[in-house]
Amino acid sequence: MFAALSEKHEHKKVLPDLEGAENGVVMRFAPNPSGPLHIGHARAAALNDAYVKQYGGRYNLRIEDTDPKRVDPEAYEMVIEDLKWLGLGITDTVTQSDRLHLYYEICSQLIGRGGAYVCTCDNEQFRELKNKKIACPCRAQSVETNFELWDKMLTHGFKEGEASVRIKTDLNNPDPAMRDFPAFRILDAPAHPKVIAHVYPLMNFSVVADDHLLGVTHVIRGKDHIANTRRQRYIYDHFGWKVPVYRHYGRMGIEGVVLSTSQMRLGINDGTYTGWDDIRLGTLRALARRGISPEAVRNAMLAIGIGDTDISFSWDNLYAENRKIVDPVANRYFFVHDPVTAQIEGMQPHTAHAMLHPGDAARGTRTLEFTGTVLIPKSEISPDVTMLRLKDLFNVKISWNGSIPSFTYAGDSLADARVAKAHIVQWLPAQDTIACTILTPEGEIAGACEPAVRSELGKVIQFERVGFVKIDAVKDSGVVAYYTHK
RNA sequence: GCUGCUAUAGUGUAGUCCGGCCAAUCAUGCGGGCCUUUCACGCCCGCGACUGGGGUUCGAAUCCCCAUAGCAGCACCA
Repeated sequence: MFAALSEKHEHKKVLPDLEGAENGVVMRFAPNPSGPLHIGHARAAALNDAYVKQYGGRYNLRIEDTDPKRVDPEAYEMVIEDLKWLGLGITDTVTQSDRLHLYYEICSQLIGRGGAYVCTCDNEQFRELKNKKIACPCRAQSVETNFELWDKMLTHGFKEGEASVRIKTDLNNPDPAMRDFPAFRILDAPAHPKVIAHVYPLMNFSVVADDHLLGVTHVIRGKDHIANTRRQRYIYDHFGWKVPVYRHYGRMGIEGVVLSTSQMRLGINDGTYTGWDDIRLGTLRALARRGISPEAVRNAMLAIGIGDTDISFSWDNLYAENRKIVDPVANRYFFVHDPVTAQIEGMQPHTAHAMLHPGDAARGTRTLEFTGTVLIPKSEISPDVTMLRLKDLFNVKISWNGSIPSFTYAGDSLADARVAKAHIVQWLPAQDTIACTILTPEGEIAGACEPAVRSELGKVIQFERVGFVKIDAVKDSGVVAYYTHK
């Protein structure tokens, strides 16, 4: 009977089967080290991870840094940190700039097979020919000539733009993007931060080389790569290599945060954003700072799945996942927004106890000393309010002399408060509070909270009736909290 | 424009391959209620969708065609 009940709760979202995965998989996550990871990356990272966990196998992290223009030296570490935070089962890590020699070697093999040629055409000129489905003169060169030119490329006999390696495809392919696409180019500047080189593979080449070398069996990536998959197939065909199974998921629209690396960098440099973890950004570190748990991110991404339709990312759904994780563990505290001092007549000082968590008495209580004067939220006091219940304390009667309220003890009975439909409000002993600022995407909420909140630095707590927040900083002047969600 | 892909409630998702068991699943959201010294959590009830039009068929969310819409790619970026 209980088994049946609990089964219902163990309903896990199962991803669709991958063809040919029965005996395990080798997958990869292949980011560009141009900045920290954001929610968009999380989808690819989490989906591939989930399949590796589902079928067993290896999970490669492959840093794709073959374009020195798009490499931020600091990003290598940020990517690793972000992935570690996300909690993925990465088993192997490779960096493409360490492997240039492998790509050169494979390129030589491909030239030897007649599958690629060195093209010395002007870029514009080639494009024109390509669009007319006409082979450029270089295409007909002998293998020997190609080897000579390739050697000249590697020994820096060509300057940037003077030569490239192209893959022989099908000039009659209806999609011009498929026709003899480039595989290597020469770049004289900027210098690569990790390696001295001037001949760099293009993504479509290095990806195939690495997927083959690493034994990648399944690839899950965004549909912006569909055309690349088609291009890459030509290389597999030239070698007769086994092609991985691909899945291309649809575009994910994400609103409300900045995702563009260049825009983020600009904003950080000009002081618009405080850093890569500014909560207005969509980076994983920003989510972490706001109190979103990595597990929630993963769950949200798995719920979205690998469908090929375009979707809009729902913050509500992410928040719901996060709430499931955070609600059972977050301690509860009082936060008084826009505090008003109220002197309460008719009651002796005494100590109030409030539970740290309503569902877990074992966690204990906080103590609040009532000495006569309390802070209550301004919004709870208006001339039509004549009674309030201070949570875990007692009832208060409010008498109005014009617009001046006065407060009197009105008994301990919770039942009375219920009958009077009195709001149950947060309060703080006036003599024992600290300032608290809650930062939300919409702005700051200033108020006060219990001093004990200081001990929750770095943790997510719940301010009762306000929402979950993460304590970001504890200073002499008070605490700073980031609003997580309701 | 060219080359492709897709179209289920506000959002995400299951079902589509192999047509009937789908007056369409689950989650989230929203509304109402119960519980509760939180407007949280939990529980209960409700709201809400097969893009449109043709066709095939006894029967279509599911197959075919057309239309419409959206998206991706069309770089010596990844």
